[in-house]
Amino acid sequence: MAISSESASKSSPAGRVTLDDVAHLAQVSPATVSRCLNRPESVNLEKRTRVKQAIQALGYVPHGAARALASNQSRMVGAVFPAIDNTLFGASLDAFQRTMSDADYTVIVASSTYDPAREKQHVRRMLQSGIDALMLVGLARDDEIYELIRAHGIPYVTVWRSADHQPHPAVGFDNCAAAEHLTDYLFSLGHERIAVFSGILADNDRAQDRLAGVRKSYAKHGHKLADQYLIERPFGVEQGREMLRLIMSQDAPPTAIFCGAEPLAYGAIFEAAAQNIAVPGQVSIAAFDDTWLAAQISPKLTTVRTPNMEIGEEAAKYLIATLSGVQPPLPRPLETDLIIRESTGRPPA
Amino acid sequence: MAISSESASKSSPAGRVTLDDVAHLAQVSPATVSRCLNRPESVNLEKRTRVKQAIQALGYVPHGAARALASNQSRMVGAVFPAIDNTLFGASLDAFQRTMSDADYTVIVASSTYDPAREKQHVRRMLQSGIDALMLVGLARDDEIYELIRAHGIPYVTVWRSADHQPHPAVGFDNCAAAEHLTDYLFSLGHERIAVFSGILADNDRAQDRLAGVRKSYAKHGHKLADQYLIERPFGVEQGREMLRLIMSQDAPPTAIFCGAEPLAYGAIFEAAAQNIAVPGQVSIAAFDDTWLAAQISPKLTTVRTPNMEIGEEAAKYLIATLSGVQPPLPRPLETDLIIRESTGRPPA
DNA sequence: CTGTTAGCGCATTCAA
DNA sequence: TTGAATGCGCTAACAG
Repeated sequence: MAISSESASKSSPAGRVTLDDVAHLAQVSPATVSRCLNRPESVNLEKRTRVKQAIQALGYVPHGAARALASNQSRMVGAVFPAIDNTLFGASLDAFQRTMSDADYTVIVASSTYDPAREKQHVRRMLQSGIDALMLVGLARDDEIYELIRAHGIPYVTVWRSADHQPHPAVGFDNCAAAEHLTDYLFSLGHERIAVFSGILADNDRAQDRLAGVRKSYAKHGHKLADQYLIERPFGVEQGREMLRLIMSQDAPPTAIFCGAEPLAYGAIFEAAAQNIAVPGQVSIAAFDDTWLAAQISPKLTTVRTPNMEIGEEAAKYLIATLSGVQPPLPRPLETDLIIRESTGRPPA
Repeated sequence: MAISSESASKSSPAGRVTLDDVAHLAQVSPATVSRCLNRPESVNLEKRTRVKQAIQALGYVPHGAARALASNQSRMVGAVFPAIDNTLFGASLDAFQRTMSDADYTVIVASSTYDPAREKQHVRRMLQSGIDALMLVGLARDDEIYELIRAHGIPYVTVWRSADHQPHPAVGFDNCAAAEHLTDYLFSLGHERIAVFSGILADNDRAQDRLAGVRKSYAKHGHKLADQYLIERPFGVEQGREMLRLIMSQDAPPTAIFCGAEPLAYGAIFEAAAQNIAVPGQVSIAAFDDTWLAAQISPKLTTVRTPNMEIGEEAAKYLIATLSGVQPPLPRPLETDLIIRESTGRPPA
């Protein structure tokens, strides 16, 4: 009997085509159909093709929830970012999603908007949705969240920060060292009054690390970051502009500015242009991220290249490996590069 | 008997705390616990609080898959974008996700990278994951996809394009009209040689619409878009730079350039600066999107503001309404605004 | 308002 | 290699 016709009589009442329907049509047991789906090689070739045909003919699509319930895994993974509307995390998300997709996982995303409460809520919801693994940005958060995750017994990674001595697996880079290096470079140029434009520090360990790096460099050079040289604002160009206005109207304006993230640097550069403040002639500007604009803007931005895509991809790979049983080694810290371009130079005489 | 202690004897073997465990502890039937979760008001206050305490004490988290299986809805929705690593779709995704999250839905995303085959694959996977609704960008795609969706009986929206006479619900704006309007403006300035920098047109109905709008305006003014004035490249700054080089080295270079998306315009502006081509003195540049950079770059970009966030939010609202039983009216086309800034002016004499 | 009874669609024992 | 039986954790009738 040839298998054909989409309207092959379904045994089920009406709605859905189930695995049982396929089994009927293919004249095998439901268990066999299940095997065809999960470990095809364990099924006789003849039956296997019969089942395949039946699936085709009926347009059968497995029911994810039923599968998840029976097998205790959903092939879904979660990812919570502080934001998903910018190219920074966008690149990570994209890479994460693509890598997961290639491994036949589906990804659930959410944005915490840098709010720990929202993050916790999203983690809760995702756990409840039955994710098999989870990606989180940064390490610093309520222990309750980690306990929740552990209670569900699923693997997770934190990203965007390396963590040699941390209890949590981390895919990322050493923000502190990178910031220190960049600041060292500024000192080496002859700067001594280096201001810091930072994102909001509370609940943002990456930003805190970077600030720590600056401080370390300061100390190494026998100086100390003056309070009035540290400004903290949400990430955004407008904030960068505002910060530049504030800092340059001080009695002793800095000769260089370290920006914790690129939008702040762009804002600073645009505002400097608007005010006829020469960059780097009068003030040098350096930042973090190496977004697409960095090399296009004038002056071209000196910045730390941060492995955004790699992070997403490596985090995904780590989780995939863990899920498939192999315990991968803890990911090694990723590299950053200081990219020197035009926005930094010697301090004015 | 006071309810307490996290280690209250669980009836289940070991792993998971189930609804039945809660029922035991609270001395009610499983059904009552279920009701507490889904329609609390239908449960006696006393029992309700007892159940709540038990849930707390046990740290109970409902099992999404089991719920989905029994109730035939997963409270997950899918969204497939052509890309998710830029601020354009990022803003939409963010708004979509936030709106969904507020309505207690979880969102699954994927990027098709402008590839129809990948899109189909993602839709398949999402359907299989059991999404309750789906968001897709644009209308033009294989009918097979629409049939797949219909077979699953779930609601969907298309976005980024309005569709008065289309068979599919759409949340978006009229790309053609907006492009026509922008081109009209260019003509009104005195331009007659207007080039078009477009994204890849194949499989991108938004880009096609915009081109059609330009052509319409051309026709209205008694002209015709010359073939050599139309260049097609993937979206990206580098491509914009390349396109500018190409177009300005022609025998009769255009006096204005219509860019189908902002990255192309930025590239064009940067390249023009590099080549000492005055904008808008020698060539005017206009675009679509009104991304954050548009108002910051020099010259400030004349562009069509496109309701990116609104699209995400309205699409989510439409789906939420549909899912909750009310059949919302088909969304009306969203507004766009022509924002005239500095990058456009009269053609050179 | 509450408890009892049945599955939802599938994966997975275990025998054969 | 295959089939029959069982249960994953929950919701949805239905009675009471």
